Order: sequence, then C-alpha cells, then structure tokens
Amino acid sequence: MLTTERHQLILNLLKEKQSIKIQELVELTAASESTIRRDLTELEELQKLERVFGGASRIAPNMPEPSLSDKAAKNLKEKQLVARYAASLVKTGDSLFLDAGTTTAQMIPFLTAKDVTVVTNGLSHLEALNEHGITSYLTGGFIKSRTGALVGPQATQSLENYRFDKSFLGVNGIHPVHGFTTPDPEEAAVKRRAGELSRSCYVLADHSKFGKVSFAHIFDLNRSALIIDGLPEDALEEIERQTTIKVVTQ
Amino acid sequence: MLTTERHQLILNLLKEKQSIKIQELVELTAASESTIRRDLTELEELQKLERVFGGASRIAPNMPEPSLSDKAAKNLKEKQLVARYAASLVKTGDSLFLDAGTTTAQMIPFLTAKDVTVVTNGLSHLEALNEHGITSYLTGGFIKSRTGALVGPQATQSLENYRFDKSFLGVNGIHPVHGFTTPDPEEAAVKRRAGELSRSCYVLADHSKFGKVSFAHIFDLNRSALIIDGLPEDALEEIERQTTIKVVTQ
DNA sequence: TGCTTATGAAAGATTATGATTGATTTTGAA
DNA sequence: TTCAAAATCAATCATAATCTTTCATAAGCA
Repeated sequence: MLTTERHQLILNLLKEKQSIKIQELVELTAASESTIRRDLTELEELQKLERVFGGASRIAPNMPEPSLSDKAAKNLKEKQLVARYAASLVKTGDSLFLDAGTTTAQMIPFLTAKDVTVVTNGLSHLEALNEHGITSYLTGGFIKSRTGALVGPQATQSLENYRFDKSFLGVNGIHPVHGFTTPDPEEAAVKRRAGELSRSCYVLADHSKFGKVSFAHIFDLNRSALIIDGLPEDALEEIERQTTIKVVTQ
Repeated sequence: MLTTERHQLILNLLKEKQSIKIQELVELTAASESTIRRDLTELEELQKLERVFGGASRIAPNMPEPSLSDKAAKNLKEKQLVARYAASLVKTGDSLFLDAGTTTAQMIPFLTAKDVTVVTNGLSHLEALNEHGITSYLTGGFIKSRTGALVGPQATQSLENYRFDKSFLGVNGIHPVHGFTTPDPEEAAVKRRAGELSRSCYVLADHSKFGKVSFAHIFDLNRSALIIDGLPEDALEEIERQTTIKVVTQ
C-alpha cells in the first residue's frame, strides 16, 4: 500500500470516527505500528489531525458522534475487511455503482483512487461520498424509508443512463442453488440491472449470509464475483465451481 | 477506549444531563473510578465542566440556543407565511412536485391533506417528508452538494416519469420583463420542466426577490402563479397584468 | 553500484491506568 | 447540634500500554 494512500485512508477514517486507535489502523492497513506512528506524526504536522495517546483524533470541531445503528455494528469488523478489499479493486477513473446498504457504505472511506465517479441508490451514502469529495449521482425512485434505498421502476430506469466499470452489491442470501437473494423484489431488480450494466460485478458479504435464502432472487452465483470474509471448506469448493470468489482474511 | 474519546463522551453526556455521577461514568465507560476522577480533574482545568462532590456538572447552566444559519433564518417568518398558504392549496390525492430550497421546505409541516404524493429533487426535504408520512419519490441526478439539490439531465429526465397536479418552485429573481430567474442553469432546467409537467404551477417567494434578476431564466411570469408576502403598490399592478398573484399577509 | 526513502523491529523512556491507603466530606440518626 | 457510618476524595505506587529513538533491512531510482 502506498504511503499517500495510507494517509488518505487514515483521514477518511477520521471523517467517520472522530478518533481512532493505532492498533485499529495497524489492522486496517496491514502496516506496522512504526509506520502508522510516522504517518500520524506527519499528518499532525500538516494539521490534518491531532495525535492523542493511543491514537489520533479529528482536529475539526466536535462533530456529534455518528451513532451506528445496531445493524451497522453487527459484524462490523468483517464488513470492513470485505469493504477494504473491495475498495482496493477500484482504480483511477473508474465509474462505479454502489449499492445501498451497510456493507457497501463501509467501502467509502477506503475509496482513495482518484477521479472516481459513483452512482448510488443509497441515500445514506451521500454524506460520506460528499465528504470524501467523490463525484456522485443518485438514482431516482421511491424511497424505502426503512433502509434509505431508492427503488422501483424509476430507480431501475435511472440506471439506463449509465454504464459502470464495476458495481458493488450487498445481498442477504448466498446459496449454491438459489444464488444471490435479498428480501425486497424491488431492491433485487435494481441490483440485477446494475450488475448487468457493469463490466465487472462484485457481491460483498460476510460469512453469516452463506447458506441463507431470501425471498427475491437477484441472479445466480455465476453472474458476479463474491468477496467474503470466510467460508467453511466444503462451501468454498462448491462456490468456486460457479464463480470467482475472494476470501478476505486477517 | 481512548482517553480523548472518554473525555468527549463525558462532555456529550453533560450536554444532555446538566450533571452526572462518577459511578455512572464508571459504568458507561468501563474505566476505573481513578481514571474518571483524573478525567474530571483535567476537564475542569480546561474549563469544560465543574467538579462537584460525587460527580461533575455542566459549567454553563444555560446553553446558548443553537442559532439557525443566517440564510435559513432570513425572512423566515415571511417564508412560513408563504409556505403555509401554498400548502393550503394542496388537496386530497394531489401529486406534487416540490422544488429543492428553503422556502418549499417550509411547506412540508403544513401538508396535511391525505393521500398526497410528492416528487422532489431536494435531498434535504426527505427527512421531513418521511416524518410526516408523505409518500415520496426522488428524482435522480447529480448532487449539488452546496444546496442538496439534484440537477442535470438525469434529474430532468426523471421528471418525465410523472405528471403533477401542482408544482411548487422557489426562485431567486422576479422581474416584470425578465421573468423568474435563478443562479444555476441546471436547476432552472429542472424547475422549468417540472412546471411544464404540472396542471398548476406556483412560484413561492418573499418580497426581497422582487426586481432581482439572476443568471438563469426559468420562464416568464405568465407561466406560473406567484405566492408572495408583500409587494409595493406599483409592482403589484405590473405583475397582475401578467399572472395570477396571491399576496399573503398577516 | 551508491544514494535515498520507506519500513519494521527493538530498547528504554514516558504516560495512562487500576488498586490501595488514608484523609475529607456528606448523610442521617440521636 | 453532634457523632458515627458511609461515601467520596486525593495521593501514591506498580503495572501495562504507548511513545520516542535508534538501527538495520528492504525497496526504488539514477
């Protein structure tokens, strides 16, 4: 990982969190403690953050702590691992579709590639995307107030205006026979069409989703690569026969 | 937990509570009593709180009222008058376009008619619409982060999916010759198309907008009714020759 | 090759923490 | 009011965590 990328990542994380521990950064960046310390020292000299004992803290005014909902906190570590890997696939100039959902939301701080354009149907992504200076477009559509996702025919139709280099989707179920599934048919339709309009399609999930089946079928396993944080041995073989899979560990 | 995080947490709790016991803090932070005591001592030296026997107390009993931003506060009363009247025009079953902007935002609390459907390009309207249980659709498009408005060809195109009973638009300039104007051509395009797709079109403004001319022309005065909170006598005659005008007073 | 820069590891210094002790303050009953 | 018990407090100390400094190695580049 490039030094400047790490710096950017640290700053991005601080936009989310108000303060962060060195140990967390060590885990998230896979760099040594020494390196992180040096990073923090440099960034402090640039007035980008403030070092505190044990980590670093945002220099900006005391933003109200963005309280994570329970759902967002669940499997957060695994989701971050998956999200970090997914974000590392994004290259300069890419145009992306970023699905609504908590897992894909975790990608945003790690999106350090330059000149990236994002289209999303996730209202809750907007603030983070804006803070990280990422050019963003929103699909239209009906607002599912529970999830903050834009869905319906208008959302699907909005997608027709775009072609994506990569799309990143969240799902609720992964099953060798029933493929990728999610509870809401309208959300499924958006995911499906986004995948079809992308050169590469990635499904992000944590291992708890494996074997689950939800109501609405998105597409079969062979239509998307899968990024996941762990799988039982036999499941892995089963999946590998059908699609590209990246198991992220550490 | 980081020291600074604990400090911040203590201060946040004091924003809610006026005073707090050390034992409470011990439980909430999972730190020892000693640590909490040290925290309180430090924060007292920084004048952030006052130590009292058994805990700590807020230093400023009467917190300053959170001041509304200047723009939102400007002519707020007039805007509310205008907005309330505009909302009273909405009838059961109406489908509306609600323009982005602070004046139209004021309408939402007054939208009491049943079975109303709203399409908007204003991201900042969503929360209020949702709170009032109003079925809402969002246009797609590029996000103007300064105003939270969705604009561009995708936004305009989104509108084509709909037909409105009434649309309510904000403007920056009202001029007998130059018509309705606004600074951003892309926003102007959205307003224009929304007006065209409506059976009735209303422009909401306060009197400070009269005589002003902005860069982007939306349409001439005769294409929309005008709801405003007051006008000089001669101006009123001038406008009345061109369009329907409702002057809201009280 | 030689030079620079980035990195990781290690040693010793510094800081934060939790437990303990005895002093101080509050509480409530006489 | 007065006294004793309970709660809270400040001070101290040992330990664990974190920090700084230093050095050696690895990677990139002329």
